[in-house]
Amino acid sequence: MYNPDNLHLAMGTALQRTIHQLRSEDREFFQIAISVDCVIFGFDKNELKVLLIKSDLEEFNNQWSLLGDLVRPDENLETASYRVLKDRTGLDDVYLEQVYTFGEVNRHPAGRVISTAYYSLINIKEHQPVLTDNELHWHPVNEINTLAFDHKTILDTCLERLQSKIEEYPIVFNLLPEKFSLRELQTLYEAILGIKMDRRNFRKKFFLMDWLEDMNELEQDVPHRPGKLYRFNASRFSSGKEKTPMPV
Amino acid sequence: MYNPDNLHLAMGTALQRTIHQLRSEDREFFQIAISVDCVIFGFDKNELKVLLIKSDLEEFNNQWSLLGDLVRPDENLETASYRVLKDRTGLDDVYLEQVYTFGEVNRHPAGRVISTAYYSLINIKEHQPVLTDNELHWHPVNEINTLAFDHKTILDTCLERLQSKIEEYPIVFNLLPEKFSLRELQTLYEAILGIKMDRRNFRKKFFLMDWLEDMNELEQDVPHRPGKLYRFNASRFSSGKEKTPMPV
DNA sequence: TACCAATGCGTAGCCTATACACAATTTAAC
DNA sequence: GTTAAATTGTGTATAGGCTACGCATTGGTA
Repeated sequence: MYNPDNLHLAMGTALQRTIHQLRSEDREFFQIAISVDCVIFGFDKNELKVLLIKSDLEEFNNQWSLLGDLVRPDENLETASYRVLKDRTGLDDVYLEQVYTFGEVNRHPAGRVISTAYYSLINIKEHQPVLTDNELHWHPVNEINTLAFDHKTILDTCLERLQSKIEEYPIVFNLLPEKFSLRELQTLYEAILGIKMDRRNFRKKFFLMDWLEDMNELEQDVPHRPGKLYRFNASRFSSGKEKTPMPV
Repeated sequence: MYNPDNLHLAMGTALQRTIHQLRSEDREFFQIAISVDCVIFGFDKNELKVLLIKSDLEEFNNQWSLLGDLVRPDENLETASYRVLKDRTGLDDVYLEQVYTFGEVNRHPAGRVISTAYYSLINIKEHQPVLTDNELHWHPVNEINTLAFDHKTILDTCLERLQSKIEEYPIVFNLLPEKFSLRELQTLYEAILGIKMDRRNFRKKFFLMDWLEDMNELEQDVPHRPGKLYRFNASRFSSGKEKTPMPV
């Protein structure tokens, strides 16, 4: 598999030497660790939340941090993200998207660690087991002011990406149970975008986009007139490049 | 500066150990090299071009590849990109944007190399010196079918990012000389997006956005009625989050 | 001087986003 | 049971922006 001794290749002058002309003397470069950090989003009680873990690093005593791990030499970057998710949430089939790589020299107190940030969307209700792990906790995104390391920056970056992404692609459904009401869907959009939307225009928009399939069922246990339940019908999303601007 | 011996930290079980609990035994993880690859875009003769270098790696004989280099242990990721640009083009003050990190295990034949891709926009006319280096060459983006490594994928990813970026932010000006005509500007948008636009609507749009400053000069040496010259006036771009949809 | 090619400017129509009104349905309270 | 409260479900009117064009103007060229 991985073998540093494969690094004997054509040479060049120091200036001309590029990554494509690695020599075995270049092992000095293998002094950077790479990690993945996962911003795991969930939606509960009308709030967008993120799964955090208590940092036990002295420098960041009592601060929360994102879930992450070092990338192993024999695993893909994305594989590492899935592994973190699987280990921490038990969930397998989740939406995952790479966002940005943070590579400041001093971002990690333990040494040079470059970290690639992913965010993932999970249905929080399928995920109660994690709450038994008292190191882990769901935090409302709005109430997070500081995190360990540069994780607040990472969180902000991922949230921005999520915001722009949902305005074009039908990915929010990953945050909802299979069946949901239009109100839940709208509240979710509002929570992510941080804005209020008009109920009637929102409804109109979604039916026009034809993403929803009527389940012919009604909400249960609501203290008012129950709404219809729908589910996302991926087949109606012609995965072409058409945009799907959301109401503002 | 960097010192692997700082890595003595709190421990946990194998499963619970995260990036935030690095131990010195974790040195096995420092077996991954990280590099940057730069997609350097230019605009010349009505075509979008990219600066490539001849790969002298045996596996990729006679194939072209992007400009890149390993990241040094004591330099930021972005700093490494600027360094590559400076070394290769001599240009300092360029537009640079990180796009994506490619981390497949087998993407580089010499070993495990993870690469973060950046694209940059430069004014090709300020950049003739590079042509004396016969390893480097500008290639029309449209005519590139294969590149060494996974560089074709990287190029495609960066082009897509550029396409979506210019529909919201005024960055194309980095590809043009200080003074330019509306025709040049439109041709550039068309070259990047790969579409034809209506000349009159394009004009209307741009004047409405109020980005352009009339230089009260005319084009020279054109075999037809010369157009006015403009320059980009950044101060008119209120850097708020307003979008600036382009005509299609 | 006539012709050509591109610039510069204006208008009409369509499509979509937005703002807003009202009836229907279910629960909860009295 | 009757009523009030809350929310769902449906429709319409208006404004603004994008799109598709028409046409005169300007400079270069033969």
